[in-house]
Amino acid sequence: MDKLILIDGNSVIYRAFFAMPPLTNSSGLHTNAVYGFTNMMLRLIQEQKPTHLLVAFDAGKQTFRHEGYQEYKGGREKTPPELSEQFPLLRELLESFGISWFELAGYEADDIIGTLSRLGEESGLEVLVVTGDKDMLQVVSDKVTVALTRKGISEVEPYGPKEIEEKYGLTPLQIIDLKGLMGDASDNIPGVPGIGEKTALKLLHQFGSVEEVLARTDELKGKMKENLVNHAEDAVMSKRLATIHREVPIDRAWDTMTFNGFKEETAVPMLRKLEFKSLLERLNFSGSEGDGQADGTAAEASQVQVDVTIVESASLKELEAVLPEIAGLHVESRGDNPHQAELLGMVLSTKERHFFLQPEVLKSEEAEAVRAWLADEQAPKRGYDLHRADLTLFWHGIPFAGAEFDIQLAAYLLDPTESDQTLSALSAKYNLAPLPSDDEVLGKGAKFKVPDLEIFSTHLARKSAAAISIVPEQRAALEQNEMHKLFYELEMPLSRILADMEKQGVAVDRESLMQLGQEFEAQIAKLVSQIYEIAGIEFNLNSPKQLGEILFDKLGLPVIKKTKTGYSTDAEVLEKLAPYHEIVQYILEYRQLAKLQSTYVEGLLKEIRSETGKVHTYFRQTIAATGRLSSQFPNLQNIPIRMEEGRKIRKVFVPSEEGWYILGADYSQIELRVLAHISGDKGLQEAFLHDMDIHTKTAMDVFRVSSDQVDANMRRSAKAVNFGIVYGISDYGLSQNLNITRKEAARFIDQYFDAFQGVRKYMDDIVRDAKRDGYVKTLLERRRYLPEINASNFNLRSFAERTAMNTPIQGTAADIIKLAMVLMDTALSSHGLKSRMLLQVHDELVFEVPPEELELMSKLVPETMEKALKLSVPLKAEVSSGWNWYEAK
DNA sequence: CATCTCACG
DNA sequence: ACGTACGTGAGATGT
Repeated sequence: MDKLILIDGNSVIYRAFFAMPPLTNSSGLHTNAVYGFTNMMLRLIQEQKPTHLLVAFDAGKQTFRHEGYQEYKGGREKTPPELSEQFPLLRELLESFGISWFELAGYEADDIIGTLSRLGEESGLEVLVVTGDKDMLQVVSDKVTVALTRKGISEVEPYGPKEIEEKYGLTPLQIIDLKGLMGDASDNIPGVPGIGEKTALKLLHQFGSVEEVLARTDELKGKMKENLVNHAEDAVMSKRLATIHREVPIDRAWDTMTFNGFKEETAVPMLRKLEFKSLLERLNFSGSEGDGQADGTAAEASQVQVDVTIVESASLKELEAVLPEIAGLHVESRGDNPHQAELLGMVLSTKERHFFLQPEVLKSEEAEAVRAWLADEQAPKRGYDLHRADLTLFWHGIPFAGAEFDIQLAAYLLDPTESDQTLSALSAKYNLAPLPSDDEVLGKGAKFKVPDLEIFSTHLARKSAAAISIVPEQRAALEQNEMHKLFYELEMPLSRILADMEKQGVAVDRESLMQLGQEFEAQIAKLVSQIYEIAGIEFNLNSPKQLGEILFDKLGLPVIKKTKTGYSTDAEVLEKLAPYHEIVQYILEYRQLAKLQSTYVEGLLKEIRSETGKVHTYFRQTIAATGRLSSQFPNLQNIPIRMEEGRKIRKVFVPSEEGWYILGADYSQIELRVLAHISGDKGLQEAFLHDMDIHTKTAMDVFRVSSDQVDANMRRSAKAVNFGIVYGISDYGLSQNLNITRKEAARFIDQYFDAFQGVRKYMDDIVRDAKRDGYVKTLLERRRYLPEINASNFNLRSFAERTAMNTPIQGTAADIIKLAMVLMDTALSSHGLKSRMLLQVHDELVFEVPPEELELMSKLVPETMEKALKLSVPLKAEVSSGWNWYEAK
């Protein structure tokens, strides 16, 4: 049967733009959106083999929808210029390929597609619509399928009537009613306030349509009923706006949309001009041409075929024979916390074959040689998230060593802000055969189920195969970005060090923690009864909503700040309310203690492993956009220290061996020292060369006074300014922090920049460079892309500008402490020390140390930290030790 | 599952 | 005029 594909050009190119990293050809032309679009379109053609193909575009600003509702699509951000310039490029590319496109004044691409899909269906064609817009689901029928782009655009998810029923419990036409009730912020369609997707679906399941809901509001109650009654007209109008017009006067015959391969003679020059080398190669246009296979349908895009052997005692020998040829592996586990994950299986792969091992086989006596290979530091391992693999295997008694290339870690360095780090997403990014996601094969949440061995082993083999294909691509990309040193000499070695620290764990004194909990409990109980008594009513103190009602409605305190759902009751607000009513102080104290109790006492107790009496945090190396680590299960990077009450929590973190010490060392002012170095500001450098109190020095220069004239308040202000500088300063942010007016804050900043002109120049330069390059980098070449740096939307742009100022500072500081960790790890083993590195808290390292090494370590640790990287100003680390983490201050 | 609040650097 | 300080993780509530 003939098949028609209709692509919503605007929707797809828009998504492509935001899904792809910035990309320009050598003449500076932005091409990322066109690349993403083309890539997706080619894949689609290969998979679907359409006989007819058309790309529809929106034309003009005004459409018939604006006639009834002028605000339609109002409040939308302006299209970024980097994208606008790609529209003509895309049209040119389509023409060069011989693919037809269409637009019509007054109509949106939606309506053109709606009409053509109806006409196609009526002419007996099978129709596939491709868009990122869920609204389009309303045109689905037995003959019309809508494929929605997913995370990024390289994957699409097809919807027929069955899928819509399964996902929403609705018919295609009811999608219009759904939008009528929900509205759509991006198109400025109001809908009914307070009704989101969940509520709208409930209503439609009960009543069937917007009209029926509105006619029967008497069957409803509460706020929802009120909203529906008051906004009935909005709902009806929203539904009308969301309805796709399927009677657009289009005068085009089907044969203008036929597709039977590309016009090579024009497509190739176009692809060359855009410098889409990988696409040229993929289409076989680059090498020997004219073999007649270059019609875009030659390659099968179906899932990759893998040769899998499910290893049993007998086939173990076969595997042993090829261990030296293992090119990649994949370890599968269940559970977020790798310290308690269940091991589900492992695949070891050569370039041709995949060997699947079930946990029992891997642990069996016969598999000794395989385990020896896994533990062999000299046998290089390549795969996805080897850090997690290491931990999972460790807790199942299987040592792992020799991680050489982790593709998750490489992907993070290549783009640390990419939210989808899955192997499926990486496969798509590198144009590999589509890899089904874990969610698809294994199910997610409660539906998680390990499938039949056949399916499961094939899935893992495909993952391993994908990893093997991705490695060389990433090696080249790292080289290209000059990040190979960062990767091979810093991040890869660090991942092993982190795993060691995590396995070691930190001992927690369970009894002391429980006793601390009892003390908190007593104080909390007292506070609660005092608060109830003063309020004259019992309520849920943990509910900001109920608390707000008490403070603002019942007691009539002034409203300082609102959240989007009601009154704000955060600490900042409560501080301001304290003078008005004695209850507020009690609430503040309650909040503080409740936090300590739930997060730190109860939360920490739950994480103590009974086998070890320790907590084993999981440091993640691929989360923070700046290059910092993060810590989970439990988070040991946010243990209280600022307030004495909370600081006591640190007393329960103790050495794991009798008589040992906890030793902590932290960098002093590392971020400002980094700033002094990269900005080259003479005054700032001078201050650190003389090891001055930096906030006092800042106060002297900003307020133009001598050191003995700096009072506490001036120093406090200077300190806030220094923080602001590091964060990417704004007068608004500083004014909030210091509780002063924006004007006063602006004056401070001005005076600061007058005093530290090198810093001003750095801030100007870094923002300018970021606008030019689309990214910023740290001293060790760590990158962060800033796609919004040229946005026309003030907020987005300002955010990106501050990020451009902050990331090189925070990121370089992260580079430095990571270097120090690698050096310390080496130093500990080369000195043959028993001391162990336990934790990293951004600018601090924590160790446990036997008494005989205390003196040595107290010198070695700060010295090593200070020499981690040579800057134009000295680095300074301060050390202290004690019986527990509290004492090590 | 989103929102608010709060702990850390 | 615009209206946020940078980077994280976790617990509790309420829809």
